[in-house]
Amino acid sequence: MPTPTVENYLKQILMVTLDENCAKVPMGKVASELSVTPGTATSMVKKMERDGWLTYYPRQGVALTRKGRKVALNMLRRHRLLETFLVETLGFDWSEIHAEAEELEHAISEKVVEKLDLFLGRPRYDPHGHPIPSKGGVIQRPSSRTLQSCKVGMKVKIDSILDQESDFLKFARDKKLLPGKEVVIMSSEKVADAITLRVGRNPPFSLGFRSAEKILVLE
Amino acid sequence: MPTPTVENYLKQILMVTLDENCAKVPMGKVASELSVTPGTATSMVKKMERDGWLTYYPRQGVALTRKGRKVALNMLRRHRLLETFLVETLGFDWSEIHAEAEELEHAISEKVVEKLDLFLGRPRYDPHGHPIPSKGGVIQRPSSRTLQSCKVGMKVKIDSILDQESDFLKFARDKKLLPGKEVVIMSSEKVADAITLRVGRNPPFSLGFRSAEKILVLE
DNA sequence: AGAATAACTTTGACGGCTCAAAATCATATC
DNA sequence: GATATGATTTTGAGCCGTCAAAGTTATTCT
Repeated sequence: MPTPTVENYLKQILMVTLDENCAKVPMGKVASELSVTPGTATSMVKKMERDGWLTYYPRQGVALTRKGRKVALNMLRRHRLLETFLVETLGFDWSEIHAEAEELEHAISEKVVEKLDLFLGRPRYDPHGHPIPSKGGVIQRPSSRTLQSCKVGMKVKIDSILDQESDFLKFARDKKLLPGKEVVIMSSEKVADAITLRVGRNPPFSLGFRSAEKILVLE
Repeated sequence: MPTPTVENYLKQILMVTLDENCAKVPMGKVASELSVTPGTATSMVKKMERDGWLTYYPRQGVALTRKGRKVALNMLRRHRLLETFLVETLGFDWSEIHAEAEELEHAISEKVVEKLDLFLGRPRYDPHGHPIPSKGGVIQRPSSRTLQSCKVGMKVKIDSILDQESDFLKFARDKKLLPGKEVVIMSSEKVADAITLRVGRNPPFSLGFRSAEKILVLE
């Protein structure tokens, strides 16, 4: 059985893997992702290899084993189900739930996860729009969709920009609206025909539906 | 800020205090209550005294400080609210929730406790019939009531037996139905005029409403 | 009182997780 | 190719919570 700390390492490593689509996660990333010093990450990772959670390629990075991936997916499932619960049932705002779920995901038992899933109506997406892994550990691969089609609160990753107009491209670069960046949908008003979003920690700005249609994102 | 372990010590010590109505909880009790060796309890308690959670009277026992009692009451509140949630909302049976709540009570934030309380309609009692401390840390003192008036699922403590008939008293002694014992109400059928209960881990047995009326319990 | 027993405390050790700082290795640069 | 820069690993240390086992103090029993 993994300790809560191991669960955290596993989940975080999985998320980077999913995010960057790369096989090995470098140690620096592991350390920063978990907010520990590089030395801590190294020693922790060695123990985790000893226990079969991952394979450690010195000076290159780590990759989850099947066993580690299974646990990591389960943590992701718990996290996202809890986030859904906090928003849907308890009425939290989607912006304030991450840390909460982060704590609860280690304390909740498998039985409670199951009941919660049932109670929530077996949701497929969490309030950020991220897919919730199934009980069996299957997660939907992020699919491309247009920015315009995103719902408020979703956190998505820019895939590509279809427009070739240099003016628009310049605007996009200015706003840091670049492939790979994380974007949060702040509002999306049909009547106003505009969608407001925020790239990373930069100030929010708006886009007309016309433009938003030309931006492909990964959910 | 107390660690989860400290929170557990505090809660458990409070529960014994409440239960036995005694000022100092002996170390043996602390150790058994927390399932640790006596030595562990001693060293832990010393650290807790150092941090102001309780006062330690060597070879006599411990008593919570005001600061410790405050945290302990809060833990009790969390525990009982969570038990209520698990039964009322997720549909667990009252017999299987204790361990679940025990884990969750340390992971849940004050904000979530508050929302949960609201969502549950600010309940006063948990599924076992135990009073839930208020946000401010006020707990209703257990009040005497007749066994007959208890609801299914309640866990109460025998206060006294009013009947003086030696036959009944003998029966009661036989069934371990004695003052101080914990009793769980298994069923209570108005039509059948009978109530089934279980004392500690002994086999359950039934009592007619007539007899149940003559037994005073503390909730 | 004296002995046996029960309750409690001390001691030494360990595993988990963490840090700071020094040492090493890899890479990019000139 | 030599060197500077950045990433990674090693080393030594500390805190938390725990145990086993040995030592101490109280209590109870005859």
